[in-house]
Amino acid sequence: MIQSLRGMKDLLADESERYIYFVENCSKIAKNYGFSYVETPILEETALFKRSVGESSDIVGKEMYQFTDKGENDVCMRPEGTAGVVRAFIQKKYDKAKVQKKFFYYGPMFRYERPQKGRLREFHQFGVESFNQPNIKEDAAIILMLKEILEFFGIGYKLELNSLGCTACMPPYKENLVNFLKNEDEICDDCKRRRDTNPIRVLDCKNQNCQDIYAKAPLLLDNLCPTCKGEFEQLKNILDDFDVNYTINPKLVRGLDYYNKTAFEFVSDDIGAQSAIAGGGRYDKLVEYLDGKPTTGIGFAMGIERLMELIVMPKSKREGYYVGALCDEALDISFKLATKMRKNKITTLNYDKKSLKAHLKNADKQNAKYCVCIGEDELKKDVLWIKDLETKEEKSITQEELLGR
RNA sequence: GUGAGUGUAGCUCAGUUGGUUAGAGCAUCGGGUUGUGGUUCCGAGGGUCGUGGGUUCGAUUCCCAUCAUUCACCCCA
Repeated sequence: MIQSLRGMKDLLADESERYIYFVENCSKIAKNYGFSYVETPILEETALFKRSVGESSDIVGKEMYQFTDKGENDVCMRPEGTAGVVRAFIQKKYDKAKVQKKFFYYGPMFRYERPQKGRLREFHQFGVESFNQPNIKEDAAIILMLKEILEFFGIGYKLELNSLGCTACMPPYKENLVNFLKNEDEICDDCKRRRDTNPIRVLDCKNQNCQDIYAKAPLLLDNLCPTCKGEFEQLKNILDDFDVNYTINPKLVRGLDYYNKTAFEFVSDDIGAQSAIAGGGRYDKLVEYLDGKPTTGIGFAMGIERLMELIVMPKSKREGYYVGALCDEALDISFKLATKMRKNKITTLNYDKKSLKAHLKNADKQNAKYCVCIGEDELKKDVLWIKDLETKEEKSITQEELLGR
């Protein structure tokens, strides 16, 4: 038997319904905030991710589905959504037009990792990106929108917040941190590697021994430039105004290299070790990294699979019609009837002659609201028997009456 | 990439201290005399006990390998 590849799952039945429900309602909320849908290709040039996400990140370093296509191009399946949207923004020359743009997207992402709870090789993200809106209020708006989405679905969360600074305050801080790390030989091998490639990521290390050492490390939050510091204060004030609960986590470092200033992460305690349900932040230099004109950006992405099991679905109601025949003569007639009904009604047809009892059972199981049956009696009088499965009311009506309902 | 756990019916799982026809619940299908569901009662079908090898008179059970899967590390959404 051929089965799906490791870490790749089919989406069907209950799950596909949840997926559609989730994506539709997220889209609705995003549109209210002025975002419009964008869809970018799943396959992109590998260089796009190397230059945006960063070669020092694990995502690019060891998790990409990368290969050479038949035209000898170095390509890969997108491991995240932001890079593609930024590329599209630049390609459309929106950077030169200096226009504000807000996009939302959703779809599959691919990372070659060892699967576990909440971590698939093909997974889905819903995300948004807002370009050319440097105002800190946009940061707040995006966090408020994310909060609204999670609350809509009844999902509990905790919000962690940090500022990663800008080109004015980050470089001196980084130097500061590297100097601190040089004197620490007890840190783990991973951290020693990070010290050279991407020093701020050591703060994120899960190793307890390292964390004990970093308790004394300098924090960027204490070394922000006046602008960043002021904006961060503003952001906190707005969130306080809107009763958003958050905790400041000065060691929150996003795993993608392009972030600066505002960085945030929504986490859940209810879904296992992979607890990050959404993450995002500002990336004011990314458009330039990808050869665009200076354009600020901010966005977030949510892991749909991680959220799916937390979603409280509205309970499904009975809907539609079930059509069945009670005698052989009615089989063709019921097929014609069902075909007409399907112009404007949800209709399931049973192709076999069955007892009334069997049809009612089927109709009930399929959660239909009405059960329509045709038997000898109905054929004689040229009518249909219909029963409302909720009210139990039943009557005979003509085809025209049914089709006109 | 590292570690641990699990593979028995469509699903959830029992079970065999190694022995002849491997069980249950749910699901499916049929029936409980005339055409009435979601709650009942009766019955039926469905398994080469993940795959390959080894030990043994005999393996679904013990051993090894392999594949799949789950969880955790790591990483991140």
